[in-house]
Amino acid sequence: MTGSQPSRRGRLPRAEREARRQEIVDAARAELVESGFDRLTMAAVARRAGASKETLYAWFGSREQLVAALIEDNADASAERVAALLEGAAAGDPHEVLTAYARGLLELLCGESSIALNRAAMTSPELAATLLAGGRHRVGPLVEAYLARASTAGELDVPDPAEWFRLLYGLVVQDTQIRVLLGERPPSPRERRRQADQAVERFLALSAGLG
Amino acid sequence: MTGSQPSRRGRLPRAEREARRQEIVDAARAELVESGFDRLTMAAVARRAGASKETLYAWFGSREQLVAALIEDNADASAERVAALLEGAAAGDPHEVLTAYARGLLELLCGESSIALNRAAMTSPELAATLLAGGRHRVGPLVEAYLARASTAGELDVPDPAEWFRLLYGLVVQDTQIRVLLGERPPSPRERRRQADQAVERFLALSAGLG
DNA sequence: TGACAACCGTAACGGACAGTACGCATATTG
DNA sequence: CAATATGCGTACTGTCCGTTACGGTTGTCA
Repeated sequence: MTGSQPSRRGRLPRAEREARRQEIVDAARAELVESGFDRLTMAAVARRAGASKETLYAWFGSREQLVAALIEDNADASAERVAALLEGAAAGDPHEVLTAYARGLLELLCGESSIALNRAAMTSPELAATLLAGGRHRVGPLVEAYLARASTAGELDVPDPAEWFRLLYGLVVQDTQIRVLLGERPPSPRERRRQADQAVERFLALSAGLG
Repeated sequence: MTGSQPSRRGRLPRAEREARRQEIVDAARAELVESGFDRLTMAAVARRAGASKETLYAWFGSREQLVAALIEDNADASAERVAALLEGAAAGDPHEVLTAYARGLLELLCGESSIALNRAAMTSPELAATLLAGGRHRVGPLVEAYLARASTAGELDVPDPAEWFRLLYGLVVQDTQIRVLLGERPPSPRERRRQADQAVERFLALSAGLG
């Protein structure tokens, strides 16, 4: 899969460097998913990526920084998806927008990459800070801003966007995240959709029924 | 603190063996909280407990089994508290019972022991299984049974106890657990109480308002 | 085309630490 | 008071792995 038409030796053409970097990141992510952070070895990543350890250190600095790069890579992807959803559909029906967000959140948290990266982050304060900065602390405000907008537009009634974002999170995720982090099988896609949809129903019911 | 009036050498009196074991477990927990699982060394535990590494291996078998013993120790304590609360106060007002449970849950999850043990469990399938067996899979049914009892007694209206337990969990915990596991400062006791109480209000509102 | 730079493969260095072995000290047991 | 079973302290062994170093190769760039 990882394109190797040229013989991967010698200096890299400028145009390929970006793609090469992504190949290495992907290899590292695959190793992390398979082995977990504490069993992740630089040798295994190098072998899988068809790279040398020296290149890994030249590009990423250290084992921990390599994993930090993985985290940022993942965070960028998911934050952009959320931003596109919430900003693009600013005029959409909150019920639909929130449902789409809730489904995506549950999807994300049940993905093997998120699981592996969250586990890894818990073993190192630096990685944890990186994950929070790229995840929760970046996506949270987007959702809060959306809730605030929908609220002033009269489509919703949430007095405190920050608090209601946390409520939404709890309704959607429940104990799913901690359970999958502890190794339980994630709910099926069907189950996930049901869980997300029901969470939004409850969220809107609470929003409507109680100041 | 760790009682050392006798000079801790030679064969142990039978009566002291139990207490000695607890001392070692406590020392291990303290080390785990300070250093985390991957930096937890048997030498450090031995030093802190005033024991020898050989004794650690004789009593617990391996590093991983030592941590498993910690997990079981913690799980026993918390499961007994929940059982006492729910069985003892079977006739109490559900509002009060659930509030007490919710406060205790949040308290537990924010405690440094729980945080350290949950982090540790995520690095090893065996430890994770131990934690789930002693925690979630032991306490969950207790709460579900309580909800079922309260429901048949007409004090509550929860058609599916298992699902409503998960809902309660989500309302109480929200994103608190994942954030403290990632190193954020836990909410203050005041904040925790407010969060727990509000969760119960919402739980009861949903229970009353929606089949 | 001729430096030069970056990359791969392999090997070597060094530290950390789980687990084991051993000698001495102390309590139990008879 | 022997004889024995533990338990402490220390030193040792083996292994794993992050990190660095080196030689050979292939592409870029002037």
